Amino acid sequence: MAGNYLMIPKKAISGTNLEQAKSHNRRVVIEAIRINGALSRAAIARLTALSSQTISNIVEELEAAGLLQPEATLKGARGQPAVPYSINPDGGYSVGLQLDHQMAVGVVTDLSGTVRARIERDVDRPTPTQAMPLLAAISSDLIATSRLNRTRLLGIGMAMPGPFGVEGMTSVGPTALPGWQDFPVAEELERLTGIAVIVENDATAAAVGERLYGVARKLDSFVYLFIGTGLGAGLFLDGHLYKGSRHNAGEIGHIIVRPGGLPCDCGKRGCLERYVSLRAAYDRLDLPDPDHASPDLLEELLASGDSRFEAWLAEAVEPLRQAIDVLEMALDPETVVLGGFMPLAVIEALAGRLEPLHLSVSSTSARTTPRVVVGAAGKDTSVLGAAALPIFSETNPQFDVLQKPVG
Amino acid sequence: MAGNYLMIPKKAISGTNLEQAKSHNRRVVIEAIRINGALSRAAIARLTALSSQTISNIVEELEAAGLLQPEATLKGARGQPAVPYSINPDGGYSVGLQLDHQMAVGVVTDLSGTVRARIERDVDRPTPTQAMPLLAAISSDLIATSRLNRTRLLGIGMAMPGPFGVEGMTSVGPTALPGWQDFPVAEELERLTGIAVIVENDATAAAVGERLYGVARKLDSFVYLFIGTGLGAGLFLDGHLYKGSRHNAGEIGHIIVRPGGLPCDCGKRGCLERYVSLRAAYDRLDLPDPDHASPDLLEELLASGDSRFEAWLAEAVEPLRQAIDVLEMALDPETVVLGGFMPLAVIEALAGRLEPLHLSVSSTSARTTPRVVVGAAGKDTSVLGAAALPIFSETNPQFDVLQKPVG
DNA sequence: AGTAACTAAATCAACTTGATTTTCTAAAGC
DNA sequence: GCTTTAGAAAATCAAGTTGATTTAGTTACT
Repeated sequence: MAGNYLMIPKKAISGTNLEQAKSHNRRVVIEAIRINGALSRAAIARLTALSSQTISNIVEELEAAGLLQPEATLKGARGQPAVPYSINPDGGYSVGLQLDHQMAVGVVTDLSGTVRARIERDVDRPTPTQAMPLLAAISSDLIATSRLNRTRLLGIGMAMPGPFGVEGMTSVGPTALPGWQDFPVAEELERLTGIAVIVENDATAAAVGERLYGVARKLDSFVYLFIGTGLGAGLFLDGHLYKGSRHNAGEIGHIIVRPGGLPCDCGKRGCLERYVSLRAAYDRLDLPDPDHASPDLLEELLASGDSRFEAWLAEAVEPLRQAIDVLEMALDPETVVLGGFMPLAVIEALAGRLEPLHLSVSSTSARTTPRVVVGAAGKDTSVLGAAALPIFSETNPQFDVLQKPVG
Repeated sequence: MAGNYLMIPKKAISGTNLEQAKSHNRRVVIEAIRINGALSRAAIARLTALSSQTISNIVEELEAAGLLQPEATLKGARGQPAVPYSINPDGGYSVGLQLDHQMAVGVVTDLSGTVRARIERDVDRPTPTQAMPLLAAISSDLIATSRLNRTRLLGIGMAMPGPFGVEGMTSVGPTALPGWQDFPVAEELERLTGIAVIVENDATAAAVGERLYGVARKLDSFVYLFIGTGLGAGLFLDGHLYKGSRHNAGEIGHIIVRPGGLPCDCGKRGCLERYVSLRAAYDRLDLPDPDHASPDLLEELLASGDSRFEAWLAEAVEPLRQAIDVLEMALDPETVVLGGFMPLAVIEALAGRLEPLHLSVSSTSARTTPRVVVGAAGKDTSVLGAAALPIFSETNPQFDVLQKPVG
């Protein structure tokens, strides 16, 4: 497995000790505040089932470390006034990178997800040799221009289209980035920048972004349906990011929704992303140069009521509905979040035509959340999600953190 | 949410402490032995990353509690001879119940999964009022006849067809059990028997069975595709059972594989279980009374080379292939396990015709496990899985155990 | 002699407990 | 209207508990 695309450590179920417990408890405190907003020590103690003394110690440490900051004392109630703590945005920074067919984008965000710097560069279906130095340059430029405290840099998160390492799928067709099969992106970028790198597909990154800062903040299980050049899903299940045994969970662009339908470069027929994706729209519009078309075009066509675009919309709705049906049935998420590179207006147009959704396990009157919502991050969802990756990885309470590293 | 079908506690991410850690570490020791077979203290220490002293203490406790038993000392190597420990089958017992359209089955198993007693009763699409006293009677008969140490009874696990609590799906159609919509099975059975009850759909139960004792013992992520009266999937992801936000994950019987295809009682057309399920086979064979047909019939027809049955087989393969494709794409599991009430010979006939499988993220040359395997438990997979549920819940290391119960 | 498994006692880190202090609101008394 | 007193909630202090780790052996084999 050496030189693999992404480092996938073989997980072993290992024991735990006080050290791991402390690390977990610190994450729990941060997560409680992230989800609920500013909280007093006493409130955190109630939420986390830890003793108030323990919370007091942890909050003190986190404040000293610059991760938490006190807010104005709350008066008006009985008893000693509570001092709420919120997350200090300047407690940490993260670099997010996004690479796709036509653009490389980089951002720096703080702990609150606010963008502190942004760089955009045009590319044209770049190979690793072309892209890696560019990505490294974007990173260092971002860090230099934003003049942040380097010791507070949590890492680099990078988003790019999947799937990873699948023969006959990673390198074939107009929705895939050619030449990246088995290229060790994370290792190479780490070598070039000297900073820890996390690589995920764009849908997974977007899901993390929505979970930290967007519409999925309070959700335990949701699916992010990412409509980009192709189409993929990011899976957040039971409070954990699910990436799959080979890091390719959610690559549903090539599920068959129309047996015997449109031929796909993967060799199958009727694949979902032949109907619902930027590429599908470009193809339907018979553009002269679909490889270099821009999503903005679709927004214009939508606004102008272009009949061919309307036809694509009408044809895309049922496959999309089917995709949502499959995801709801297979995963029973609280909600499906829609987003991607597809312009927000187009996504909203699609979402507006989805009803009536298919009958599924999501069809229950006891629902509290809508079955489908549109993501909050807009077309930058992928880079913002990428930047959220290191923050998520450093602050999210997860099973891994509670277990001793083995080996 | 009171009176809900299953108790679904609202999970809060809570803190941990030494007490939770100890509980987790004990589970880790048991799991290590379950997966790898008998292990010496030193070997467990290496596997779990815990100190040998900690393991020594835990093993001592578990032996005293009757959960572990020493094996013959291993000689022949250098150093002090190691004493391997294995799981004491008599360390605990579990009752498994299974209810479907035509049968109620109950078993008692020990910790090794061996069946110690078995009871079978005919039923005919039972309502809760009919079934609950019967299930309680089966339980008490099993406990009485097997004369096990009641203090070592871990609980009752029950498997039944899903989905649960979905209007227009739980109670409609020939593959659903009518009248169970919103009936609080677990609570009611607990009240009748005085024993803790865990209820899951049959696919989930089967998945747990295969994970504890079958072909999925060493797998971290797999999908159990359960072909019964209908069709469903049990999801074991990243070492955890994934049940979905409303307990209905894996209910893929009603995903659309043939748009505009055979009409289904759920209102959609072309649902998967109209093509791949016992009921689909019965329907294709034009049986006079499909509600009371037996899976055994299919086995006979297969053996005799019946042409109509062969036609069903041929027609079922592509939808099944598509279902596997969807599951592989969405979840990227290590393996898809096939099983259910469908006779083993028929499942093997289906499995044999699956190749070539669709191109998916599972198509990589770096695989160590086959893409599809047939489950080890045979047609009792559902009851055995049901019996495995309490054992799993008591001994599997999971995130929940490490967190303090909140509220 | 060398090596690996195991044991016992002491140590340590982090959470818990219960008492105490702080700081406020609400209500009563004058 | 002002003062006093009771009550409540938040936060802290200090001692106690728990369970993993460390250290220093001992045992039983090649």
